[in-house]
Amino acid sequence: MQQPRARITIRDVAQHAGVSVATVSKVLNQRYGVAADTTARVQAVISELGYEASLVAQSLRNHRTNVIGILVADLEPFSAELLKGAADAIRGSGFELVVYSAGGRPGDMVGWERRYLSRLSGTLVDGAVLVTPTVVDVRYGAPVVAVDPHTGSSGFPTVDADNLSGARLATEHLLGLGHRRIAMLTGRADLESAKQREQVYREALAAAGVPFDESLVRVGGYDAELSTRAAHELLSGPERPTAVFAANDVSAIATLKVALSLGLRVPEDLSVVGFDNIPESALCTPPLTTVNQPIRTMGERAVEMLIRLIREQPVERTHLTLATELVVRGSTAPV
Amino acid sequence: MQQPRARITIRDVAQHAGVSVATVSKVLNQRYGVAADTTARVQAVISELGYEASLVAQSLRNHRTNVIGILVADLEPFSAELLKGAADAIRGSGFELVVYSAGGRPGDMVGWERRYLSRLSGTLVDGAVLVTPTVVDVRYGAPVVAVDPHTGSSGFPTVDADNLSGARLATEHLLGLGHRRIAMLTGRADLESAKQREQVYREALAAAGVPFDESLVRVGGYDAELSTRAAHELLSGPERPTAVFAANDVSAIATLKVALSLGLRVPEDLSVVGFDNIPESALCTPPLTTVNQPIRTMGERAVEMLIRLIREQPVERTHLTLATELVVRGSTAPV
DNA sequence: GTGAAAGCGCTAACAG
DNA sequence: CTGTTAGCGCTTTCAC
Repeated sequence: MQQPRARITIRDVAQHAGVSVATVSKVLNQRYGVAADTTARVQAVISELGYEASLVAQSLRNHRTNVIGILVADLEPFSAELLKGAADAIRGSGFELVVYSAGGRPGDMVGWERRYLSRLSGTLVDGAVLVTPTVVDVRYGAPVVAVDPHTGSSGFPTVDADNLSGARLATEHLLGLGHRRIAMLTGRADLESAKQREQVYREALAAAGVPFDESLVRVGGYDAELSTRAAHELLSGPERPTAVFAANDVSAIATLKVALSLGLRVPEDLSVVGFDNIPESALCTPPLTTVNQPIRTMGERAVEMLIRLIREQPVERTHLTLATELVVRGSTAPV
Repeated sequence: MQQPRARITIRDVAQHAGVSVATVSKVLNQRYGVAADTTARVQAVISELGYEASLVAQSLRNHRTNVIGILVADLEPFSAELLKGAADAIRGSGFELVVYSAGGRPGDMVGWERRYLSRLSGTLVDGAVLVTPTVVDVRYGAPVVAVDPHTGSSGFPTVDADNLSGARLATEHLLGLGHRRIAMLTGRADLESAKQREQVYREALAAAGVPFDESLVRVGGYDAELSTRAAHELLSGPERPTAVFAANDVSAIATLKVALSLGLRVPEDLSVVGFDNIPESALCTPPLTTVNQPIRTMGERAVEMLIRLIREQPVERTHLTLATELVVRGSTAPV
């Protein structure tokens, strides 16, 4: 076992091979104008020393890096699932993937996407996929695709899912089961997806002639902790709802836990519907009835679109909306 | 909407503010020795221009970046789950996270971890978590923690799960159900975890006095495609096994699909046990009996350990092995 | 065929 | 207090 040693640079290689750094660089990049035996000698030293060019130094010089960035505020089930799809699209494309995540609660850091994009684009990545960004006003040099952004028609190409149909399916499912006191845990007010899900919920209730009770609507913020608090308020009151439509699965699962802690049985005493269909939604007890969003496909499409943009190939549709569907599992029952 | 424009650099800021780049740098890094009004003017320009320092240029200069790297060969269920745990550990630590993934099938790229580490360490990241690395012979300047590595006692600090107990639980579960023709889909020969799972399988069968049939052992390589082929061979023969122990869930799920395509009912005609307990294992039909590996916790512990290493704080145990347990679901039944 | 030198964006010494 | 200079590791002219 060797001692920890400093990074091996192109200069080390040059010295060992008895050539200049310029020559080593030429060998690395397979440029013409290097004698065959010099090339061989340099390559021998490279593999002997285990040298690899620094990505950072390279990308400071070159402007192409063949690396795609995925920028997320946090690694939670939704973004993790999206990454699997992104990886599917990357495979065999010749690009590599860098995922950049701040270590924070989304609420603490408005504008993270602009910061990250600034810090990375032009160097390190040739383009980026922004996951649930809220600030999308500035255009940068590098191509960008937004997944589930602030507004559906931003300047960026976007990929999202059909929140309208999904939310309608969810609400009407509950209505169809005979529920009338249907609460909602809303999402992040700064995201279009959250607005749409809430809007449809209100419309569907109105269309069914259900008298609206504003106290039944609470902010869950797509966040477990916030949702837990909100669900607790909702379910511990005297006139509690018989059903909850949560704006995403994380909120729905939090609701399930709160119900359990309050001694409520799901679905006998309370029906719960989520949104997203993250893997965790099938694992909880009872398994969650939810709206499937093709998260993985969304990641795949976003990366495919980005690669076309980077290669300056034409992109047929710059605003993709994928279909959603209701997945009925065990967390809902007739009232 | 503005035109795409080149990245804004520190020089642009300096020009607009009428100062030198050095001064801007001092303002950025909150160094002493800058007049209050100069600071104010520079900051005004910074926010006006929306300037953010290039991470790449910064990390080429500085050696600390406050960024932790997670290096994975691919983003599949196991690594995606691990990332969630890594994110849990990062939150509030002041570090940010960069995940680096090649876009390739693991088999195509032996030594990826050494390459990545070389390319990133010393610059861009202060330390790295290597996920299922196979080549761990070289020590670098930056601290490294390996998750589920080639060998349990490498020079690196490691985090893994108790493969021995887990595999024993799985095999004995099948044995206890009365199975005697128990096939195995092995993992990646270059990983310690795979060797251990296979070894225990052989031992447990021997201990139960089951005559050993070498033709019942096939390589699944932790890979869906490889496993599909191997499972097909295993299950389409005349003397097919009544049970399969797959070295991981991806292999097990592939086996389920092959069984279905062959008209075999699971668990009536064939029992299948997996390993890992990735979320997908509960989602398939039938839900998979598997060995739970606390993947998320493994990611969390690895990052915690890495942060201590980076901060040069003492680390109590440099080789963590977390417990595994059997999760019985619907893919196994008495013979 | 090879190397010296400039420069990518930034920070740290050091002069002024 | 501010600017000049050097240099992080690399690539790319452009002389030699």
